[in-house]
Amino acid sequence: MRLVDSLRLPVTQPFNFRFTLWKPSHFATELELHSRDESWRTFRIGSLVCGVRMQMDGARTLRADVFSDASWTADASERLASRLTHAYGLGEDPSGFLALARKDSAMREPLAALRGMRQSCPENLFEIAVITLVLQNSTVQRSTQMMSNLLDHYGLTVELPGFRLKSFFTPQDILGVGEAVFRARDRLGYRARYLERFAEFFRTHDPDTEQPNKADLMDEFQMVKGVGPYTAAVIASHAGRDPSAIGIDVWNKKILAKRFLGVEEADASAVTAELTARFPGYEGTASLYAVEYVYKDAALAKLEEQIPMERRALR
DNA sequence: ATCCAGGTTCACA
DNA sequence: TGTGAACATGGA
Repeated sequence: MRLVDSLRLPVTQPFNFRFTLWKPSHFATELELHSRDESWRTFRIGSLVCGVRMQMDGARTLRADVFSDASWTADASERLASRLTHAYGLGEDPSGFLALARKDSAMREPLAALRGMRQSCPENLFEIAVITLVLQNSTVQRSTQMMSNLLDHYGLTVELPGFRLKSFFTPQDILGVGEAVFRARDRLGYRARYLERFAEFFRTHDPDTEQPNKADLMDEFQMVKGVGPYTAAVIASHAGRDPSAIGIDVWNKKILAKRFLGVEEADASAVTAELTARFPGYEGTASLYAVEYVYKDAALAKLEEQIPMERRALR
């Protein structure tokens, strides 16, 4: 892969590059690599694949250098620009959430530490659905293992200057693999039954252009086996960028109960009711800040450790 | 060993 | 509508 394109994307203020493109709480995949002021990530644009280096060019412009091969086109360039703008909410106005959050003392520290952070979803609809599938009822370690297996077996390897990343697979890439193989080879457990159903759904619904905030699409997607309320809410919140949507699970429920109710455990209904009372319309954004704040310092230390190695690799 | 993970399905009140 | 067991796997 060689440098084929360079995009300049405008961003509204305030914008936190580091905690928007890299989320401290997310489990690591080999799809991306981050240092203090740069992020690398692969994308599938239709059948094309590319690696993108992203960094700020001043406070108001995100620069994206694209590495791909001779098949890269002007159309792909436009689609990538649109994908990145949507993935990181570059054009969003954060003032609605900020007005509520500034008045809430429980939000003071997260807001200060993560100022300008936005929801991020570099994945398209199919990809984020796969991520939530491997998250279901499993430890982060096992999610990481399942994801790594899938990327190794069905994704591509992208050669970048001095290092390599993996790319996601497309729905077509896994059609016909079969439940038995997903179970035995990829260690998906009972999730093996569901993965191919996901691919079938997105064979007829373009995961790059369908709008997940359309209620009928999400209703239809929830008919797919393996897609329940949690998965649907994560997609609405992440890919759909609905600031009010929130997927409650056993993990964030504990974090939210502690920060907003001051208790170790609480029912999901009590947590969501509290969030709605305090951040109406922005429950998901409030949750995002609360969760990332818990992980920020420990994860940042790990990121710092990686920098010397990455710097060598990137030369 | 036994429990349980960043859930969902299915059966049965 | 609501509750509870079963579901694969692997680490604690």
